[in-house]
Amino acid sequence: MSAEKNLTGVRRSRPRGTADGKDKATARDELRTAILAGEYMPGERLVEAQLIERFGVSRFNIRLALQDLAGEGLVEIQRNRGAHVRKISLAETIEITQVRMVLEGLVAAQAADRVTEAEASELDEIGLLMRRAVEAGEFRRYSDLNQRLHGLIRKIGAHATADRLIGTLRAQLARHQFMLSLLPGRPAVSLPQHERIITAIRDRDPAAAETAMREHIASVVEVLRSLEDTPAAHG
Amino acid sequence: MSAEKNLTGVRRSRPRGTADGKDKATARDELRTAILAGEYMPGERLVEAQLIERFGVSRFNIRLALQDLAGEGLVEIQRNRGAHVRKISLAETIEITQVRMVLEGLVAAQAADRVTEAEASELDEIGLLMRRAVEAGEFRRYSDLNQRLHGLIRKIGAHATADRLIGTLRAQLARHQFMLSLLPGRPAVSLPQHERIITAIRDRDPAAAETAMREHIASVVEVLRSLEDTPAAHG
DNA sequence: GTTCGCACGATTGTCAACAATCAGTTTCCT
DNA sequence: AGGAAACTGATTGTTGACAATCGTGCGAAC
Repeated sequence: MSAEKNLTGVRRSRPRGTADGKDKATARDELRTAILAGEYMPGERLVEAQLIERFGVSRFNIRLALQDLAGEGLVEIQRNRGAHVRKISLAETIEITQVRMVLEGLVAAQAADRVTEAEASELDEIGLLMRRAVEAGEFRRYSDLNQRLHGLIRKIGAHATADRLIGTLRAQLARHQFMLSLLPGRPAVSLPQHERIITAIRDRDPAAAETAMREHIASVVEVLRSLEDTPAAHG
Repeated sequence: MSAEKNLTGVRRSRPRGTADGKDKATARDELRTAILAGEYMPGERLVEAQLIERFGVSRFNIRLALQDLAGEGLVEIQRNRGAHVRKISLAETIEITQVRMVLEGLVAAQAADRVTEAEASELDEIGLLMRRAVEAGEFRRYSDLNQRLHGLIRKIGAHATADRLIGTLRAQLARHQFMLSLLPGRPAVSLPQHERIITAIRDRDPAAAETAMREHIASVVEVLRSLEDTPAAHG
């Protein structure tokens, strides 16, 4: 048998399949998940040694992961001072949401151009579930459906460049995002907006889809602006 | 005398500012400039050893610089295969330009909200110079003014988040950008578009400013779409 | 009691050697 | 000859050690 041809190498761990680097990528993803889950609070220091211990990755890869997350705007690296979870001000939250508004508007318009019958049905179904969730007062479920709807629209729009940017922007807002949908009266306002978006895309009306999406997110911006005067809302 | 005092309080050679001390940031900036200047063609391999020799920076910093530029979408790093200048397809160029369209539209709208008298005059002046440049057939000058106009609008709009994204997107298109403004008949088409943008901002009309900016860049998208059928336009 | 300077510990930045991997070529067997 | 396994040179990935830097606590001078 040719068992011996193997003995020169230590076991090569076969970088399986799609193989983006294993270590750096996993470290980055796990750290991002941890930050988004709130395990590290904004402003908190990310000490390399601690991350090494927690994720079991070499310092080199931890460093690369931090570098990547800095590029995504999730952490901030100051020379000789290490990495912190980036703190995002309310003003910046508004800016980011504005950018999301125009990007998701673009994607919605393109989705209206490309939507198939099957996808239209899926949209309708989500719309129905949303209505039921609101009527039943299931806000958490509504929030999930909200994400699913936006995700489906992004899938239909198939705009890789916009998708990537929206993804990083959403990540930056992950914490605030959650807060918003729980504001009193919010679902009652946003449900009809969502339904308008769905209708426009189903009707293959790009302009209407973009307008509806923008109005929807613009109303979020308005809520954020109203918070600018009530500074207690930060925590 | 007390010579030993010196060894702790050693004078830092203050690599602080823009001294010739080559670090990661300078390496990154110089490499980016080189790529944008066309010294490395799309798809060309960026061998670390060569970059070390060219920029006189350690491999470590070269590596970090490449990593950064990968984050900006200028180079692509494949594991164990090194870094290449990222090739941007025509389809992707269209996507990027679409994103630029909505982002610069957003910035233009905000610029119309915030423009001061002095800035309005500056806009008018650029508009005048543009008209003269077109009439005189000075296309290169027109192209420069074009960039200056868009830059001024970004400055007036003061939308940090959108600005940053627009910057990286523009960098990705740097090569094509240049080509576009030299297409026959392009200035004649874009000049009135620019003038409409300027007028709308000067009149403090955000909606009109956004519309004008979007129409302007949409026409660029149309040109790009028309190229999709004439594959010879790639080189 | 306060302030300034200074050494110290903790943490990050950098480097050079080592290991792994890839692309191209050679060799060997059929 | 033809194709696959195996070498070779070049290039990239990773590790551990070392240097630079920052924040802090102690002590001396006033």
